Amino acid sequence: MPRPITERADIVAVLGEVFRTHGYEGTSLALITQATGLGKGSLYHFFPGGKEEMAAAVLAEIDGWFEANVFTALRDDPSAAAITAMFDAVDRYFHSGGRVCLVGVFALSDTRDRFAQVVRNYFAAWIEALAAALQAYGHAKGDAHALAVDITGGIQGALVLARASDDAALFSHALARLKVRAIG
Amino acid sequence: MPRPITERADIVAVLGEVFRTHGYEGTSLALITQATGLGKGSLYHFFPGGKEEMAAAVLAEIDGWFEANVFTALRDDPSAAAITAMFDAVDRYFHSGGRVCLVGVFALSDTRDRFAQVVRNYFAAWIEALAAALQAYGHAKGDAHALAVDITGGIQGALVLARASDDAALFSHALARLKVRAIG
DNA sequence: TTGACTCTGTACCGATCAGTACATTAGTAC
DNA sequence: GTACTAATGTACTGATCGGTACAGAGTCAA
Repeated sequence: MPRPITERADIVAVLGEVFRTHGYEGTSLALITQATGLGKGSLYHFFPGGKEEMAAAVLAEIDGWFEANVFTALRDDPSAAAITAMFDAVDRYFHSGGRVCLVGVFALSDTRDRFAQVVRNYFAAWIEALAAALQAYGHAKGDAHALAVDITGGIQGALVLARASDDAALFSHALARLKVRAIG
Repeated sequence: MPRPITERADIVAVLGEVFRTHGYEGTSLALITQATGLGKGSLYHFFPGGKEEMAAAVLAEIDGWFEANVFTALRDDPSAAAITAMFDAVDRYFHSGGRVCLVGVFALSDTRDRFAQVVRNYFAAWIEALAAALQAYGHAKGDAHALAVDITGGIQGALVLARASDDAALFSHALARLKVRAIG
């Protein structure tokens, strides 16, 4: 079947969930084949760089999503509405605590070194965009940056706790408290 | 050399750093052999259960350390001094942001399922002990628990951000802000 | 109808995986 | 010295790892 039944974007989405679940090292080509239904032939046709290129494609997709759905809005319209929209988007993206942050997963192990720049940029962009919005909202400059770090870190930490305790609600509650700190 | 040159505790400490660096799946027996200087013969003599028992031993050691150095103090003497001591111990333990939380690493991938109870208990015990201390300090009951979750999660998130941005100072700064929220 | 191109399955590669078997060594107890 | 045990190195197992080679199948334009 030569014609693309599945779009590359669909494959990347599935790849993302596999990497999220098993981490980079824990994700084998056998698992990928099973999850995507694609054999090695197809996989290496779409991603000649193998597993590393697959993970890079997933990271690029994540980066693009956050850029389009979160960061840009914060930068273009730094308002309380934009900050609220960010929290809503984050809650939706992480399935209210049932889904984990792949960038965070990669950041914690030595997988970070393989994708150092993307990992660094993801959080840097988030913090910067959020800090600008918080400042525009009324927070003092230094406070706004510190608060942006607290919120970004708070989201990551809440994901860890939610998964550790198998209690997704913990995430939504933590998110609500972070929102209060941001815009009252 | 039959007599134990290295104590089991020393081996576990090294194992901890290996698992921290590479994650559970990323840690191979070859890496362990290299880091500990112990061959498979010795390794399986001390840990007949193999890799899983090694990781379990590390988790038990971590649990014991926090129980002895953090949780007990919070429970026995719920004071501002105990809370301050906790922040100091945490800063020391995580090498001021240069070291990652193994329980957090395990929690994020499907390695969690292998050690579900230990992972769950670790954070539950922390949050509970801290919440009690915060309440004794003067926070309202509900607020104390939420704040304990925020602080515990904030620590985990700060570790993620510190490692992602390769900026350990970020961790210490975040820790200082969390301390202010706890005891002003 | 032909040739080029995209996509796929299969067979295979050497390397590495976790784990086992076992003989050997060094020390202790007597 | 002898018997016992803890500790170790080496060699090995079958399975799986990521990756490659390649032939075939389907689709298209000419």
